[in-house]
Amino acid sequence: MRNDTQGLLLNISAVEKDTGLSKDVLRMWERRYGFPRPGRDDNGERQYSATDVGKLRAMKRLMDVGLRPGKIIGLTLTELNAIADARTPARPSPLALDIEHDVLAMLRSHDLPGLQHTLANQVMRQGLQRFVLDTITPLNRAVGDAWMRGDLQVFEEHLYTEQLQVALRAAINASPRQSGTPRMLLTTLPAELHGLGLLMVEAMLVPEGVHCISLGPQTPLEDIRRAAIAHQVHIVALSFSAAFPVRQAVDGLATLRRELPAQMTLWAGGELTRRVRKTMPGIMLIPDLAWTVNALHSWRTHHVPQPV
Amino acid sequence: MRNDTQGLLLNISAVEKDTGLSKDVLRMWERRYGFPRPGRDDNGERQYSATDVGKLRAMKRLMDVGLRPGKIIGLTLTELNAIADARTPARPSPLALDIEHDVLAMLRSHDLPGLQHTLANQVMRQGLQRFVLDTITPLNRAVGDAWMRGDLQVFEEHLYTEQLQVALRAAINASPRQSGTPRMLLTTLPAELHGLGLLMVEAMLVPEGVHCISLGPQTPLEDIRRAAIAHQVHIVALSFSAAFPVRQAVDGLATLRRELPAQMTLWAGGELTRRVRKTMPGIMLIPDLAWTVNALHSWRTHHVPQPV
DNA sequence: TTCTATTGTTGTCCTGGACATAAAATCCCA
DNA sequence: TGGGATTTTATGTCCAGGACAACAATAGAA
Repeated sequence: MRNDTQGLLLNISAVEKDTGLSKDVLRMWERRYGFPRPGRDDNGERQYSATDVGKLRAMKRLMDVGLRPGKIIGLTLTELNAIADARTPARPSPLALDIEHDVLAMLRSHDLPGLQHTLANQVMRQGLQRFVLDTITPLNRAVGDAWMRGDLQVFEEHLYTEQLQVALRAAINASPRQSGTPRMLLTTLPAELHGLGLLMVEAMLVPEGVHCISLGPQTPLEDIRRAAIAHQVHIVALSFSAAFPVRQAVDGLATLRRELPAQMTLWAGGELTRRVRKTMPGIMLIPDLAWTVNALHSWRTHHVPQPV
Repeated sequence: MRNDTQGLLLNISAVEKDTGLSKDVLRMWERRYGFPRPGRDDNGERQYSATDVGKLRAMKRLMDVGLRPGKIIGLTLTELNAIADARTPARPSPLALDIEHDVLAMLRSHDLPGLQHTLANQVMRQGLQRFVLDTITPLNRAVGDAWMRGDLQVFEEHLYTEQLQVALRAAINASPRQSGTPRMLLTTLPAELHGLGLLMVEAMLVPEGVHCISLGPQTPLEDIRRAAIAHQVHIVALSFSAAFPVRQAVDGLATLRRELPAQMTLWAGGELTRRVRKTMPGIMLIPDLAWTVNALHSWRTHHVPQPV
């Protein structure tokens, strides 16, 4: 623990900052589920134990990947950790572990130049695609876990994301000019803030010679349609984080599919797509980054290059 | 405006994120002062206009430098801005304006490497002390103003602070090894989070040959005493941001003065010290960074170097 | 003048209710 | 039996208004 929360009791404001769960949610859970049930000080105000806060962090982390509070609030911290572990079967390589350790240390000491240097080096060493699959993916998990253990503050996690985006963008721009086929439009729907996934997809595809046109996150549906037509893209790819409401995603995709020219392929990727049951005609779900390359190969074999 | 809040109405959550004023405070002000008085949607929930949010941001900014809400809530946005302007009489130089412009642009585009580069260059060009006085001070204000206008998000402001600390730390470490006199202990009291002021003081003094020992922010009183004695420092310097409660600062300083050996000098600096009326025996108030150097010279003339 | 007690300000927390919206379960139709 | 629409359940956010602690300002005492 870096936070000096050892035997200490936290008030509701501190718990809100620490866990990211709003005061309203904390009180609501107490009312509805009976957990957490903090003690009260002389003044009748809630005093949360470090133990409870630890469990709250673990719950938050699982909820961020789609689990619902009612399902997990009865479990012990050990059980929660077991669920989290079960969701990430692959053990990272020893090399990745080294990097993880270094990166976490640099985040804790706010050594941003060191962090940039490490990330840039690692891209060089592994190449962009392997970097995304073998380094970033476990690293993201490690950073999330560190937060859960109280080893990183919210802001430090934010710093990490930011630096990672910088590194990826630099590496993507360093790639030889992308003017190949297919042309692909990359973005997210409005309300989806998570731009990192977008960059990761781009990093996977640019080395394959794909001509990526990224609009950044939060593009209104109508603008996506217009941009797709203006750029004459072959594929429109949308990214969805786990937190995005399934219903909104499905509706948005269906609308977009209806409004896009039929010959344009529509891809949907990101954590959220693992939770989608329905098969949606004309929409390709890509729940795993590693599959993007397969999906691309498949697209290429089915689309004979057109003479310009 | 970068935020797409033009004709839009914001709900209370969005205003909280945007202004940094908690929902409770927003409701309380409405109850007590009658401002803001947002409209209601079909569901009876508050809907704030962009105009009101602008005034709220301006108020928040003034409160962060010590004004009280009751005094300013009746003023118009123009009057609030006039007060803010009046507090910073010096106009920055044309050079500083250029840098401001560049830095803001880079913050908006999240160009961290560019930002680091610019800051590092500027340190080289001006030297550490002038950098602190002529660049950082107006830059801090420019960043704060940009936030107030809605041109920067909270997170981008945070990013700025972080990068600035990185740049300062690098420049300080690059200075020739500090082993001179006086030896000075630098820190802040617990509950004071603001570490930037500390670094700025250090940056002012290291080029003067002061041997700075920084404990970072938030050191418990007893630890300050112990560290001061262990390192046999000549001066203990504490930094206080404007937001720090005056009473706590005064009490903390008095206690520390009592517990420190009499021959040790105690300095208190930072925005807060401008609001302190009381003269405190044995404690030197330094409300302006530029005065640190004077204070140092004065200390040196009054303390004949001791043979070791 | 400086210290201390009092008074006014201001923010945070509390309870408990209402309700919108997402997810899950159910139903219905081909 | 699968897909789509509809109902039910789960969950989060908002609201009102009260209480009170912490802080600042002011008045009074030494």
